[in-house]
Amino acid sequence: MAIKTIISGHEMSPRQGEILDAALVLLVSSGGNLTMGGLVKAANCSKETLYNWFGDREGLLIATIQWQASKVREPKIDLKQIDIASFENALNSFASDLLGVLSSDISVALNRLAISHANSELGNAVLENGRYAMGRRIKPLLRAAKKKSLLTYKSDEEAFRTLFGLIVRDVQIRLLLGDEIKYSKAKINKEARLAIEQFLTLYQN
Amino acid sequence: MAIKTIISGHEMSPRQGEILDAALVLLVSSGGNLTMGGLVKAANCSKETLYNWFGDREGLLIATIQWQASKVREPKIDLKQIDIASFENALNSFASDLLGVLSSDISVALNRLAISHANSELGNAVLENGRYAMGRRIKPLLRAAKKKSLLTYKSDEEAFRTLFGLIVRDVQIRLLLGDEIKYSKAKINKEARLAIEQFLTLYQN
DNA sequence: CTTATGCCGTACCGTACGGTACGGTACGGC
DNA sequence: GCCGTACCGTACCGTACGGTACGGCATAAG
Repeated sequence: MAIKTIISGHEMSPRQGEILDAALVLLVSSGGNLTMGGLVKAANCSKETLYNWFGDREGLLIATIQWQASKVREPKIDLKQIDIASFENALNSFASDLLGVLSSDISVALNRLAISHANSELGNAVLENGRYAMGRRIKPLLRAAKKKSLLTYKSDEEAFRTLFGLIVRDVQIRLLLGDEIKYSKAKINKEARLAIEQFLTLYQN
Repeated sequence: MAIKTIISGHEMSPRQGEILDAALVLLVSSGGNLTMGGLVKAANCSKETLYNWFGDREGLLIATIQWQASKVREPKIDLKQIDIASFENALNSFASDLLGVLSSDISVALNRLAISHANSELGNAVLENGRYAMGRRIKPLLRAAKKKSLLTYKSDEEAFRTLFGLIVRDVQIRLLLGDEIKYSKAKINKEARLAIEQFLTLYQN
């Protein structure tokens, strides 16, 4: 690992990106058991390169997590002129995005990986790029809505965690444990809408 | 594995229970990496015995999951004469119990284990004794409340999943990923009460 | 006393995998 | 042409671990 850990996904060379993409594919197809030898074959690279670039296996896995995180776009909303309609819209988008990501093969594989190496830095990396990033991203929206008196709540954190619970429910843990659920776009949108409706019932002014 | 898988935790001999308890302790203390050799040392037994009784490693792990599940008591409530107070009380107990269990070392260790072996039967075993058992246990309560017009909802499943989301929120995934949260009895009760209050706001008649 | 059974302890085997070493090749700078 | 750098491919090493074999001891049945 060492210093490389700090490097964000954006600073990867094209070839490094290729390798990390191969790692993601392999991680999904192998059911989470990525081996260095397997990646060498899948990415047509040498072990020497792998170890030169990423230090060791854990460094590679962390780079893979950050690489994946660097791909998700953060949609920007104008917080200054927000009204009830655009606010609800933004919440619905957020909920759909979140459910879409959490139910994706890649997210499931990366979360499984991090969870099964709980002592290492992998868990932290996933938390930082997942749950915490979500909070940082959505709290300004909540605060803006509160300022406009669209919402009433005591603490950002509590409101966000309620929103999170209403959106995610049992979906993530079931998927992680191997429950076979099909999550179509339509189903995601339906669940997202229900979650936001309930959230607004609880917190709307 | 084979047939042993079906045996529930109750049919274990005292010595077998000792070994499974040792497996639980080892699972927690080793951070989820239970090895057969390690268990032999920890439980003062022989590998031969382990393999005779449990078939292979997976059989042992499934037996361990079922053994743990067999320990949790299921409190009984009289569904016939339920009123708003006793219903809210039952929900609060359920929520506290659930948070208490999910935040325990053993639950975290077993869920990590099952998640990191998603292709095997372990995930199923944890789902069956965890999330699904919860549903089976709480739905009669919800139905009874609905019958007494204490609650309004369309589907048992939807109502339960909302309840689940409000109670669990981000607690389980954060713990699984290694987030260091201290969950005291007081904090658990506080979060449980909030969840039930919100649930009743959404579904109470 | 004798035999069978159940279990402990240890030694052992095979393999998968992380990590290292090194020869070979392509390419850019000088 | 010559060297350095970057990378591929392969062979190799060490070890951890799942699983097997077997000898030894204790207890119970006959």
